[in-house]
Amino acid sequence: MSDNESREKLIQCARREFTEKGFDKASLRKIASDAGLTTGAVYFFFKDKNGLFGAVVDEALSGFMQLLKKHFAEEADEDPATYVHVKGDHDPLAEMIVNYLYDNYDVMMLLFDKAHGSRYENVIDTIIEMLETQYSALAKKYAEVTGKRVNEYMLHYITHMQVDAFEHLLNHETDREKAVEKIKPVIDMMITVWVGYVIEDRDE
Amino acid sequence: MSDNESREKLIQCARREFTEKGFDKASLRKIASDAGLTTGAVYFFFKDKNGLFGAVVDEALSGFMQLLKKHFAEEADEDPATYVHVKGDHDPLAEMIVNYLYDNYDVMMLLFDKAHGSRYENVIDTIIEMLETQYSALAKKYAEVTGKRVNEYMLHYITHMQVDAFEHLLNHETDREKAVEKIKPVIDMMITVWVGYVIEDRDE
Amino acid sequence: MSDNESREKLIQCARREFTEKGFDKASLRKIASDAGLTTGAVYFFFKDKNGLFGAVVDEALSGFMQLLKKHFAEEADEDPATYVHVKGDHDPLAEMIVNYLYDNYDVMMLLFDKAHGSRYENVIDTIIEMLETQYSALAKKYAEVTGKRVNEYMLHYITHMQVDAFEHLLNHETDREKAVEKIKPVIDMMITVWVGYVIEDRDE
Amino acid sequence: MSDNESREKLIQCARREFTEKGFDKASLRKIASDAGLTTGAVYFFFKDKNGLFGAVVDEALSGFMQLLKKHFAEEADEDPATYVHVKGDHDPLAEMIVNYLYDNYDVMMLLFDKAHGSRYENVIDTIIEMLETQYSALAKKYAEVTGKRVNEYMLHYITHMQVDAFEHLLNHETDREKAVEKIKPVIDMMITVWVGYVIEDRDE
DNA sequence: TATGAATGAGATTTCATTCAT
DNA sequence: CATGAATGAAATCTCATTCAT
Repeated sequence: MSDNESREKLIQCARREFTEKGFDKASLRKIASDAGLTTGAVYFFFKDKNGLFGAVVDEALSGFMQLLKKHFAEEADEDPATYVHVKGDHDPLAEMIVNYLYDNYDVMMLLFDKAHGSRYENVIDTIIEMLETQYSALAKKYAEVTGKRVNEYMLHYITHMQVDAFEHLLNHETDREKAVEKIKPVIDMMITVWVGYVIEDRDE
Repeated sequence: MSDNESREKLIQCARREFTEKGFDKASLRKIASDAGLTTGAVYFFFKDKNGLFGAVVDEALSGFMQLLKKHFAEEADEDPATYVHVKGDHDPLAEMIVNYLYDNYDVMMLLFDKAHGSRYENVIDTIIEMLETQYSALAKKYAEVTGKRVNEYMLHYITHMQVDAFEHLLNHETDREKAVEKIKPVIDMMITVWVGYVIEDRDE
Repeated sequence: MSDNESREKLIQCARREFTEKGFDKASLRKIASDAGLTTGAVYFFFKDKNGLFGAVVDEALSGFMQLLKKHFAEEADEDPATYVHVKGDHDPLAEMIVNYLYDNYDVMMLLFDKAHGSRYENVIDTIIEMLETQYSALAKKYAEVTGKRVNEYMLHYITHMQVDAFEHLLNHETDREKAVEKIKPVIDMMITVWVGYVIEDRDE
Repeated sequence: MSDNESREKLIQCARREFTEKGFDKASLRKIASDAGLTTGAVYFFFKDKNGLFGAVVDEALSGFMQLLKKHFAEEADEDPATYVHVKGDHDPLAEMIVNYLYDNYDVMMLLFDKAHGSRYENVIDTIIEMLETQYSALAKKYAEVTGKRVNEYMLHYITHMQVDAFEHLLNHETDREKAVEKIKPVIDMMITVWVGYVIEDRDE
């Protein structure tokens, strides 16, 4: 077998096996033999089990991270003094994210639910941390302008909720169109909460 | 060693091992030898690995389920026509739950975070389902009275988030007093969301 | 199979395999299957490969160490001021050591030549260090009395030579009686060297 | 890369890897990749792992053998009837050998300590055998002249010890100058032993 | 002059589970 | 009430070597 045929086949069989059993219980033997190869071959193409998992997952993951970062670059330009939440104003963003998620359905499920034991097992925490850092800056700006203050725990929890919202969606709705419609009110709700609970009155 | 002594020791050592390594990676050999016994003894007292896990976990779990059910029996008696959300009105409930959780800290952590691979790995989903059933009935009553309608997906998601809120708390705050204070605004927020987003206007 | 039968069989097969292939290349699979058992059984009886090697070797080794220590306890009582080397005066000691070595022929060969990769791979260095410590004290006493000084490097090297002498004997002479006769002049020679080269004139 | 360039690089990287891990545990993959090549390349330039080890080692080894042989050609010309051991009379020889050893430090270490598993694992025995043959002839001449006899076992053992002396030196003294000074009394001592114990009185 | 792909055999270790005693 | 012995299956990983191109 030449070119990248074997490598691709390995990745493809790995995706299936990881999806079925999760990182820990996935068997390299099975992956290899499904691909018509031996375990040794896996170690020719990849450093180890984690390396193989990475090959399945890396591209989609870094794409996702970039998507989130790009969004924040834009959001950071907004003026908190004049921003007023209008229902539906974040729909395009929600749609973008949902679309990305469903374009990479298998892999995102892998990362969210099946990565336990792998070097990616804390990927969600990483995402949350990144978001939180950005949100925290945003919140401070907003609090300053409005003379209110930031509830840091609520901020952290809401960030968590937000990420969970997408993970939850992926797990419960396979149809992309329906997913988009379902997530919209959730995002709206979240922004309301953001404005009302993350930014709280000083006397509370 | 008398009957109960060994059994209790086994359970106690199992709790430690499961907590450290999670269900899957916990070693029965180690549990047994920590307890000064052999693996065979485990199979005398318990059916298998899952059975041992159950012995560690069952009591606290069913207590928790009953706590939730009792709460709902009371809540169901409320008249949705006259209920108005007042900040802090659910604080006693939140406190009860948090107290229960922290009274059974180790075991609840086990159930929430370390049960992967065991017969309890979906215990959170079970709890969510139960809550959802109850919430759904409540929501329908409320919607009927107010002439609005129920957003079922939002209901499901919020229920999920509510359970997550407690799991999250357990993971991030070891001090019980602080935990109580932290969860209160979260619960308030949730009820607001409930009233405003789970029960939505008909024309949405 | 009951009692210690299996354990003993395992040790016996391990001795053969280690002797044939050395620690590193010895195969646990082969040892187990030679003993009519599975590899798992090895791990029931022993901690790991090193543990099994230890089971083969430990008793004879610690006996040897004790033999050497006992000898030194006696030697240390000698008065260096009055000691004069007489040919053959160390024959009984030599004989004792040779006898011990040949009583434990297989195991001593294992330790001296086949332990590479195991936790015993430096056992000879350990022996040399122990001897050197004792010899060094002896030499200082002797040097003080005679007004000469100790050549530390020569001391170290001679100690090494001495240990090698026995290792060499084991490797080249299988007959115990002949071994005893061969080692005697070597020991005599060594003591001469000791007196003449380890303890050297101050102006050298 | 030109023919010799790759070959040389391979040899150089092999020297490092063999030195670090010993023959057995050295990895051809690593050697090749350190050299910027693939394992296949190793098999283009060398027959196999042993062949590569040989390429690292052969030149210095045969140089060493020739050095020893040349020395003996000279020594054999001496007249045993008139030879009297004078302290320091072998210093130039010792210096020559030490110099050669330290000029080829890495490779000699490889041969003495790291060749286990390779076709050179008995190289020291080969050297000893060669020396022994020569020494035996010398000893017989000397014994004849003096009317004494040869203790063959002592001869063998001393030859062994002599080789060990150099191996030991290499292992314990990295500084060449100091090494020269340390080996001199050892060589003196050895000749004394030679004259007094290898050649022994008939009635012993 | 090399590469890249792949094999096939092997290594040690770990584990839940069983069962006669 | 519990032990002690053992299985059998699986796991990841490493390696020297081969060979078509």
